[in-house]
Amino acid sequence: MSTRRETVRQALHRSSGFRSAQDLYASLRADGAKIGLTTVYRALQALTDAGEVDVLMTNEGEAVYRACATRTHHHHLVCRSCGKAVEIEGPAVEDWADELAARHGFVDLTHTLELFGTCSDCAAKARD
Amino acid sequence: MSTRRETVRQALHRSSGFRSAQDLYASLRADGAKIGLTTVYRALQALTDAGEVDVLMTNEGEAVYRACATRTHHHHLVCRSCGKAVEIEGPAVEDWADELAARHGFVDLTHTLELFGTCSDCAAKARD
DNA sequence: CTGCATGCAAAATGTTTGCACTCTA
DNA sequence: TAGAGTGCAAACATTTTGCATGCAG
Repeated sequence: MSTRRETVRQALHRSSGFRSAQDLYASLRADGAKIGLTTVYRALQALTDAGEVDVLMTNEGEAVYRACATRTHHHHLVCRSCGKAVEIEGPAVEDWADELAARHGFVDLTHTLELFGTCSDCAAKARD
Repeated sequence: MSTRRETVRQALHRSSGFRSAQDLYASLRADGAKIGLTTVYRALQALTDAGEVDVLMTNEGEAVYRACATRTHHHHLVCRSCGKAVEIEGPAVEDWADELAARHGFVDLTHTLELFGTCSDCAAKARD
């Protein structure tokens, strides 16, 4: 069942970085897959609901998705050139955030933290 | 000159939290201001370019703006209920991020970090 | 007078939804 | 056959842009 949805899941797992729905759709089509943009969105929504992928918004307002290795809370170090992402743990940051929020009387805390840079591969290419 | 643009700037400075362009536009109109949505967007764009306001994307893909007290790099502790925001400094986080990125071979690092919670006022109201 | 500021309407973008159709279990 | 999965087209929301008008210096 759900062959198209499975296709999306696999495409995402095959990628090492964050991908936008549009981008994912384009590459699936380029690979000859018979799939509609709607289905890509719905598949990504389902995967997100299932907690199987992480989502974040780019500064351009586009949602990007990534199949993550761990289900636990974590952050990413993302290459702004090729999109490759490394999962990172930041216990120190979580503690710092909790302490800080408590000091200001805020409760029920959540946070977003993403690091962006240029990975060694892309930095090397840029030196051409 | 530029009376409308100034209106937007002041409205933003009057607010203690992040506001969306649409939201800002609506409240300006509600206050009787004769201003167009386009102008609000253009004013916010100009203020952003000038480094006078901070911008961030909500999880819904909407851009929200805030006039910040400091021009230096900082983060926010935002009330997800009323939007009120407290500016915070996180030198420890910056250092941690730099060290981590270097370890993974990433250069030219930037990051996003925002804390969301419920402020004491809103938490109190929620107990009604 | 000259040029930036303004605003309306239309375009562009990313995402969601209505609805009919098609598989699959 | 029943129900989920799929996809096209249209709806939506936010933001940007084209273009004509208006105001300030």
